[in-house]
Amino acid sequence: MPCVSIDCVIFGFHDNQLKVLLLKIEHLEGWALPGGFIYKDEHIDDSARRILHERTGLQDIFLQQFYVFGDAKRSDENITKLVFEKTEFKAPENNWLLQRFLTIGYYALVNFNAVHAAPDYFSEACEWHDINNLPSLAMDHGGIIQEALRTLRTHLHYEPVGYNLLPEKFTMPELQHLYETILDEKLDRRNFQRKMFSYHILKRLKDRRKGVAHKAPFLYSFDLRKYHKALQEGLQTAW
Amino acid sequence: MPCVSIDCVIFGFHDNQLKVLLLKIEHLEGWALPGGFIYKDEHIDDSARRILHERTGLQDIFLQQFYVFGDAKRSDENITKLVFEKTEFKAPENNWLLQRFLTIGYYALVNFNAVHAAPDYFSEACEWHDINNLPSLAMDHGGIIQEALRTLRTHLHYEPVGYNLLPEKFTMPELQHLYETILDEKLDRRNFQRKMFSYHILKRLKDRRKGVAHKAPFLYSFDLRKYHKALQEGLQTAW
DNA sequence: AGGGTAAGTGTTAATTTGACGCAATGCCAA
DNA sequence: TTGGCATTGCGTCAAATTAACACTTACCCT
Repeated sequence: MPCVSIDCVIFGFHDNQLKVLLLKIEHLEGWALPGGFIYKDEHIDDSARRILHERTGLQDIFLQQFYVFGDAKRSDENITKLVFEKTEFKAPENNWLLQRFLTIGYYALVNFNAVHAAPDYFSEACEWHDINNLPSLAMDHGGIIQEALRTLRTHLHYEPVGYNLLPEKFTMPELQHLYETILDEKLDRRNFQRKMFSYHILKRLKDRRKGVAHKAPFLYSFDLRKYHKALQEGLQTAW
Repeated sequence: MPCVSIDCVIFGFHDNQLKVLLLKIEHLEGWALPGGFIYKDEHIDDSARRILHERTGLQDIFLQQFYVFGDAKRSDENITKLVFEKTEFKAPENNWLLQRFLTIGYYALVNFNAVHAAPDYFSEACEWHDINNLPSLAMDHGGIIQEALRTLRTHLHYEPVGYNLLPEKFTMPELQHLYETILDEKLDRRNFQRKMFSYHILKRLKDRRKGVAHKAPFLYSFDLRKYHKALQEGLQTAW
């Protein structure tokens, strides 16, 4: 489907830092978000899932639409031209489509270690970048990332989505560091734990994280069944 | 811009009921949301504002993008055909565009009494309908309305956007009824008032609502300056 | 004028949140 | 091998917020 694209802000967590997966487009300045187009018979959520799978090799990832970027001047003609040259899409005679592009923003939360980053057809590199140390970005992709981060922060206040960024087993301090990084603020260790427990979505495992300095912390994993149940009943405090 | 439309869920409040403005499309079954297309050099928010202005005569309304509906099968071919027949847009030879349409959902909060409902080019009627008593709706417009309502409810928990639905002057019980209608739950009169006051966005006026049965309630209006200031600093309770 | 009803204001208990203490654990260095 | 030290697990208490409810005042209606 022409004139509309999908861009994915793929968040990962590594070395206590929040990362975003970016592509380096050939012959052009700046990095770009993984993106793509909507196939003819595809639900847009499936398009986003497909793009995500192509770049990361992952399936069944947490993925959420968050905003449509529709400034008339947001497109970069060079990039648009490149896209039309390299794909099956054909610009009509009136070159309507060259002039502007909407993009639907999705954000995804992935397990950093499980990702196999792969460049796409237009790009020469596909790499993680620290959210606090982003390279120069093409078009409005910097703004899209900021908006995704803002959305993620908000969602984190209502739904404990953060663990999607962690491996299956993790410790409470690791989970807390993740939250602190996303929210960019220090949290009290004990109150954090109490709050997390109150959701009843964590399973404490029998084993602990070993080989680490100091007292060995418990390992946890998520109780997905309880998580979905809790979400349905609503976590957020109502009026 | 073809292949993408904008649909507006315009909420109004009247007779203690939440209303939605709907259009009756000529020669077709069911009612539809006011919608339209994006002009060439127009920011999509401006497109939504334009559509809203055309249907209601209003300007400077509270308006918010909330979701993109992108199911591959959501379009109704009859309606799409009608649109192409009646507008300047031309379907390309491959009739790509006849096959599916994305729509960007916006919701708007308007002062019911200020609206002058006007049908558009395709429709024979433009009327308010009770949210709890909707007529048969075209395509997925029923789902769009439900999603808009869900979004409105969520937003109401964070930002006191409700007053956008009321006239400039209103009483506390009126405001409370509005909230009760949107959230579909009973609220305690005294706690509601305290909470509202705590936002410091209301100005109590000197006069009261007169001619009404029982004790005359105070009139209030919004202190827009303080409202925007409060929003910037964030109303929601952080972690 | 008095009854009925809704509005304005205040009080109190329950719950949630924020700030912090202390003992237990497990490296590491002496 | 043992004591120091940083970190984890668990708990406490006060402050703030929320929920539940009582009482007085005002205005229409009969």
